[in-house]
Amino acid sequence: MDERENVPQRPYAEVIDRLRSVDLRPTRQRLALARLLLEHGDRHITAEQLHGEAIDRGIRVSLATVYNTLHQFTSAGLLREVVVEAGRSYFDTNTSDHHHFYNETTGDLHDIPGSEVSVTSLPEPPDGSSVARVDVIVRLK
Amino acid sequence: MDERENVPQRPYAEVIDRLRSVDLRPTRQRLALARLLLEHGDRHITAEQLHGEAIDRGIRVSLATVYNTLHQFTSAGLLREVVVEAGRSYFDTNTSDHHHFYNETTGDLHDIPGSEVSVTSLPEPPDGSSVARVDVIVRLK
DNA sequence: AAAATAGTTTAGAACTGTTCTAAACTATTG
DNA sequence: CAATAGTTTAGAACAGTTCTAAACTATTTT
Repeated sequence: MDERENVPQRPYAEVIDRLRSVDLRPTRQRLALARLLLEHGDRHITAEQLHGEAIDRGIRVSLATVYNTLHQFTSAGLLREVVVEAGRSYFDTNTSDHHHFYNETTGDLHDIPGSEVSVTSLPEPPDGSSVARVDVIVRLK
Repeated sequence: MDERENVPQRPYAEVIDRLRSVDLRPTRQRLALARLLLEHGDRHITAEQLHGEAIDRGIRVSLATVYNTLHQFTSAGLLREVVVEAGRSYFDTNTSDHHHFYNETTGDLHDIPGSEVSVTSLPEPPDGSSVARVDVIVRLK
């Protein structure tokens, strides 16, 4: 481990800046959750799973805060909500254009890069509406 | 209205046969729900909405039976379950190949014929799994 | 660097949609 | 028409999520 004084000096700096840029105060809870979420590659996680993981790591945070934080991060564009089954929301740390494989037996959720799926949506959206997003879920068994 | 005796003689016959063919006894409740669901064109409805509609029409049926029936009809291929938002399941009377427009503001759910959407799913499904279904949800705002 | 303020966290209650339970009931079979 | 197998039901239970209002913490003001 590198012990030069400038290395561990601002370990949260990037996350702090990111939160500030979306007008969220960098509280202890948000920082800890942001690191769990954003510093471990692409993840698909539910609120309860994230809460459990935080508690396991000794992070004191309530389930309510986990829910609040996930929604705030989603509004801020740091996360994306994925709905594949009723009664459970997944939050996806990959906010780039992509779709999903969902294994209905195991519950596994995996990304499909946007470039690997082409959707030709011929019909016009009804009346005054516009397309917000196109979700493709490839359900596996 | 035509009053010839052979017209109202077997009004439920088609639905009864359909239920029998999937090994479901044609009970009063199933018949009534089947007619509400299947004799009014393509519908997207939740269990609670269907229960409310049944009650409004004077059909005595419990919410538990509505849930049971919707799941049985779905297993039998008479309905299809559509998940577009967490915490609520829609049941779709259109079981043919198609996709959906979902207006996130109004909650409106509309069919897109399968022929009007082309999905080129390049990646192979992981390991031993196979594709059960591809759902395309065009989210509107 | 306090005090004031605005925003955040929290435990627990409340709520929503759904599933379960086991007793009563109904369709079908013998 | 009795036996049986399947169905319905009210209400309890449950899972995931949201709400509440009091305590707390970060930021701004003085």
